[in-house]
Amino acid sequence: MHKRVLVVEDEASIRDMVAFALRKADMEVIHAADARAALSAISDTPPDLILLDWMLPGMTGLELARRLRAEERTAEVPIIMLTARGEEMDRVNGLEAGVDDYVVKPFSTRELVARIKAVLRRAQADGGTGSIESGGLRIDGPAHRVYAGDSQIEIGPTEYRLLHFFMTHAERAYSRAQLLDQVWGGSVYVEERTVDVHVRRLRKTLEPFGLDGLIQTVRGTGYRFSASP
Amino acid sequence: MHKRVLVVEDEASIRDMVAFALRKADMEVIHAADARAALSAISDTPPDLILLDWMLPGMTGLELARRLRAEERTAEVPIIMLTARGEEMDRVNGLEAGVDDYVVKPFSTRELVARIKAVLRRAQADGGTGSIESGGLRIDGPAHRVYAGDSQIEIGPTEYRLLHFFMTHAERAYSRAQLLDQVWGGSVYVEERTVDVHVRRLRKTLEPFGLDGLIQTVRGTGYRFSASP
DNA sequence: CGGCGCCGTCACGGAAATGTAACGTTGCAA
DNA sequence: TTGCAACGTTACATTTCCGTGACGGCGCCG
Repeated sequence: MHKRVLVVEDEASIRDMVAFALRKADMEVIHAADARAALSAISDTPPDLILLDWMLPGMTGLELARRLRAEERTAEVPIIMLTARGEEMDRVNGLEAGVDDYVVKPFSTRELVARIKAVLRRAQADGGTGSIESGGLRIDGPAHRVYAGDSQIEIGPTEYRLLHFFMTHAERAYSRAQLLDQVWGGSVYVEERTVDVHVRRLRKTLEPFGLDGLIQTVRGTGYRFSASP
Repeated sequence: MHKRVLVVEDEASIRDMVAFALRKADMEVIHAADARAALSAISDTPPDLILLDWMLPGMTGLELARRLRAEERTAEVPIIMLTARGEEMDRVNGLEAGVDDYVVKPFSTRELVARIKAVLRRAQADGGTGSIESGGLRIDGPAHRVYAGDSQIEIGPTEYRLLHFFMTHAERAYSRAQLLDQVWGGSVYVEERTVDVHVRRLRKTLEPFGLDGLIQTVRGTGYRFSASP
């Protein structure tokens, strides 16, 4: 249940306060001071939630929200807006742009964390992750099930997360450190070789279904999921 | 696939936002600012779904829901309640009155549309009888009864709500927190492990009827209702 | 008031899952 | 070919997670 939150906020004091609160709530925080930084931070891996200041240098938060909604990768990422009291804003416009919630400054960190958790839970409840298919494998996110053709595959929690990450990031090699970050969560201390073991377990559970070679070793780098050998 | 939705809401801004979102999702929207307007709007032709604000001038949404359920013409029309955060509402009473789902304000239009579609899909699936059948189990919503074949199953209130939620959300894994949200209501604090105990009790009452494996454990995540193992 | 049903919590035990070390194997470079 | 580093594989101790029975509390109705 380790979540990544992108905080788009130009005021350093608020940013630090928010970051402190979120880290205490076991979330990973990424910063961006303006819209451009936000977009480039997202281009790598989309976060689980975006905390967006209403007033930003260059581009308003609303404008950024619209752009995020327009892009495939970020269309489903929940957005929470931060607005200063008195800033007259058109709530309807915001909600039409797909903003999930508002928090009015000044706010207590307790309230902010509570709202974030509520939104994350709701986002997860709605389809969140649909179903993905690749290389003869199908993974049903909502049902939390994995299929090879018609037969279901029994799989452990970590193997499930690992496979899910691989399938949503196919055709690309990841280092062990990156996999630990993405699959285990950034704040755990685990030996890198542990990844090898889980890759091995995943390969072994897929093997009886004739699914070999899906997870490929990239020597000196890490692993890659690919439907083509 | 063109559905008519009646929106009963006195606040103009929310009404407009909802109307905008629903029209974009290819639905027809009818307005009503209070309970009386709602009743007269319905007397013409009942809609496919009713979106009901909790707080209305004159009559509470819950009261209106009960009256709608009492009338033959509207007894089968699905109802979704809108409640503001902090408005103390008794989710249990709502469910007894036949409310199909709750959405807490502020909500995102994406979330609202998703929930509406889900409820419509379910309503269509049960053929308008208000009863759901799955995995050899049948649950009669209006009568609050559960059957395995011809024999009725005695079941407690919480177990009933839990089973009802599971059957209306089959083939999907839910965390304990989500189940507490949906079945117990968001405003109560109970331990997550309590869910385990009720799942256990539910399994035990279903077992004598040969209904094993319907409620499945998803390790590290929660539970899932499914007719297939 | 006393019995009954239902509910939430706790504690115990077992099973699954996890991380790590140790050893075997492969591939690359000198 | 040799040597070394990277990777595969296995076994094992530990931790986490879940099933289960029991207990006390609360409300309700006789």
